[in-house]
Amino acid sequence: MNPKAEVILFPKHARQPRQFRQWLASILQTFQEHLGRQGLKLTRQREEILRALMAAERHLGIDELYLSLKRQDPSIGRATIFRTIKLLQECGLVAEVGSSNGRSKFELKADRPHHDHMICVECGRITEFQSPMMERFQDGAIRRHGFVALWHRHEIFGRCRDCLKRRPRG
Amino acid sequence: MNPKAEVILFPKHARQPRQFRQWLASILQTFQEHLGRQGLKLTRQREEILRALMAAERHLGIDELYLSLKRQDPSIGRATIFRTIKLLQECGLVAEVGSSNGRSKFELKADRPHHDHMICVECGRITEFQSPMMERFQDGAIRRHGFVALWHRHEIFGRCRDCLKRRPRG
DNA sequence: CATTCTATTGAGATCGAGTCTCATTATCAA
DNA sequence: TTGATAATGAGACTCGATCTCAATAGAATG
Repeated sequence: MNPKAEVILFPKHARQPRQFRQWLASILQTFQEHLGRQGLKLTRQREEILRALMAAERHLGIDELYLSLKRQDPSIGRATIFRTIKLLQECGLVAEVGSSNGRSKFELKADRPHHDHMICVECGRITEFQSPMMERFQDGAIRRHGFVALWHRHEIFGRCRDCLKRRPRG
Repeated sequence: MNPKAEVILFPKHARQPRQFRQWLASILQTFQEHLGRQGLKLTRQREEILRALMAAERHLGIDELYLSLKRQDPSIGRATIFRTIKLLQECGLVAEVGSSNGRSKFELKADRPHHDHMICVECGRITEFQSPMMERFQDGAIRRHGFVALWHRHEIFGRCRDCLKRRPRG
C-alpha cells in the first residue's frame, strides 16, 4: 500500500472557480435526481445548503452551517437545515462524522476519495486517512451478508502524534 | 478469508455457570482497578449494572437496562446507569454501538473477539461481522500516522437481506 | 398568465436522551 | 466506630433534534 495515499485531504475546488462550477453542477444534478425520484423539489434553500457544504473546507456542525447561511439569507430556519441534511444523507452526498459531545458534524462525500477518520480524544483533531485495501475487504463482507450498503462510518478514537509527544502517558 | 468467521456472535458464557463466574470475577477486577486508580468506589449498583450487561446476549439500550435492573432493584435510578456506563466506556469494558434514532445501544467489549457492525436503516437490526484482514490494514494505517488507538467503531448503514426481500426498492 | 395541487418553509412548540443538583446514604480506610 | 468523601435517586434542567401549522413557493396544466 502506498503511504502517499494516506494524507489529510480537503477539497481545493473552491480555489479554482471553473472547476468548482462544474463540480457544483454535477452534484446538484445528483441531488435533483434523488429528489425527483421521490417527487420532491429543488428549492433555493436546499441549493444554498448544499453549496455551503461544498465550499466548506472542513467538517461542519449544524450550528456553524446555520450561522454561515444566515449571513446571506437571514430568514433561513434551523429546521430546514436539519431536513436538508437528512435528505443529503439519504442519497449519500453527505455523511455524519464524529458526533462527540452530542453535536453531530457533517461532511460532503461526493466526488471525494473514500476515507475514514482518526479522532484524537485529547485535542479533538480529526485526521482523515485512506485505505483502499480495507475498503475491499469490507465490500466483501457486506456482499457475503446480502447487505446493501448506503454509507458507512469508520472512526478510530485514540491519541494523536502531537498529543503523545506533549504528554507521553495520559 | 473464511466466510465461517463472519457470523453473528453472542456470548454463551451465561449458560456455563462456572465459567461465567470466572469471567465475572476477572471483569469485575478490571473495573475495580480502574475505579481504584481514580479514587472511586465499587458499589452495589455498579456491580449490578456490569452484571446485567454481561448476562445480556445482545446490545442493550439504556432503557432496556433500566427496566431489567428495576425488576431486581426497584430503587435504581436512570442517572446511575448513565454514570456507570460512562465509567465502563472510559476503561474500555463497554462500547457504544449504532446510535440510530438517537437511542444509544451498548455492548460489553471485554473478552469478546473484535467485530464490526452492519446496521439496517429500515428495521434497525444490527448484524455483527468479523474481518481480520480489515483489522490488519487498519492497524497499519494507524501505526503510519503515529496514532495510538484506544477503541474504534466501524458501522455500515444500509438495508439488510430480509428488508431487501420484503421491499426490493425502498 | 392564471389555476391548482402539492411540497416546502420558518417560527415556535414540543420531545426526549442525557446531565446536573442536592439532600441523603453508602463505602472504605483508619 | 468514626470521619472524610464518593455515590445515589428524584426530579429539574439542557439543548439538539423533531414536529406542527399557517403561509408560501414550485411545477404542471390549460
